[in-house]
Amino acid sequence: MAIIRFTRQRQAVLEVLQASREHPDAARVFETVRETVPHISLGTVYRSLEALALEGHLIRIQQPGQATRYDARLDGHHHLVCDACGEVFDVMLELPDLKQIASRALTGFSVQKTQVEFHGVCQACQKN
Amino acid sequence: MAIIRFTRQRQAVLEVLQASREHPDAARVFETVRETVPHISLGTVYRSLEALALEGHLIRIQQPGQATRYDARLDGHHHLVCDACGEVFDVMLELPDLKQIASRALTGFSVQKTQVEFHGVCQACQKN
DNA sequence: ATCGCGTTGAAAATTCTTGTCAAACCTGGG
DNA sequence: CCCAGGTTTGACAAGAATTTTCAACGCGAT
Repeated sequence: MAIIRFTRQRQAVLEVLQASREHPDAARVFETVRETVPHISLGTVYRSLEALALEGHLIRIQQPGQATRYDARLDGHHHLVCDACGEVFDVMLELPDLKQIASRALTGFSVQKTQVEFHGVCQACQKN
Repeated sequence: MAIIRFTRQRQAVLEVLQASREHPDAARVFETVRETVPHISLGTVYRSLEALALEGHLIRIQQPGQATRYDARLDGHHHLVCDACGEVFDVMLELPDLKQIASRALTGFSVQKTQVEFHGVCQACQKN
């Protein structure tokens, strides 16, 4: 079984994500991480993101036709996705404890995370 | 401005999805639709799915490393995603009206749909 | 029937993501 | 301190999903 190590590269990837509010994709993370770890490769960024997601340090936001985006600010905020332009906005919002509701109703499936996405049209796109 | 037409192909794609409980991906939809519309192309299936999603007739389920899957049974059910095997299960579950909660809290963003995903490990995978 | 415009088929192209593999790196044990 | 085992990295190739392209087609309105 693979023991996941917390290497310099992974630390750097995580730091970039934690410092960002823009839900960057792998390519953008790559650009930014290069400033602190110049010879890191894109493959490593992908593998780091994968490892960090497995460890629960970040979540993925996926939109059709777009690269997967990542978010490491795990502070109970949720996402507004604009179906027109694809932009993702954060929204701080207290929601009922869905995980608990689900866990109670389910047998044989252990719920670890709950992800809520609100889809709609953002202000800018509404004007078109 | 593009007027979306409801063509034979799109109708067929939608019917396949409505008849399926398996959350098929585009390739699988393609296979099945071919039985009724033999000359349909994969590109058209993708375009149809895209058009239908825009119209709100179906939702997308995306998993890293997997093709996008589609679901046209919009009957208030939610999804359990197994992070181990990637399988997606339906769960009928009464949840609080998140859309209303969000709408009240938001200004400038019109919420059209709310998508809830429960991530965890399914029964089969728990045994490993 | 004809015009206009969205749509289709077919295939190429693009883009994102993963796989491969040798070299480098850790970490614990001797 | 040095070695052995396994993990990770970098570089690049490979793979797969999805989009783009473009000529031909279909449908609705005139």
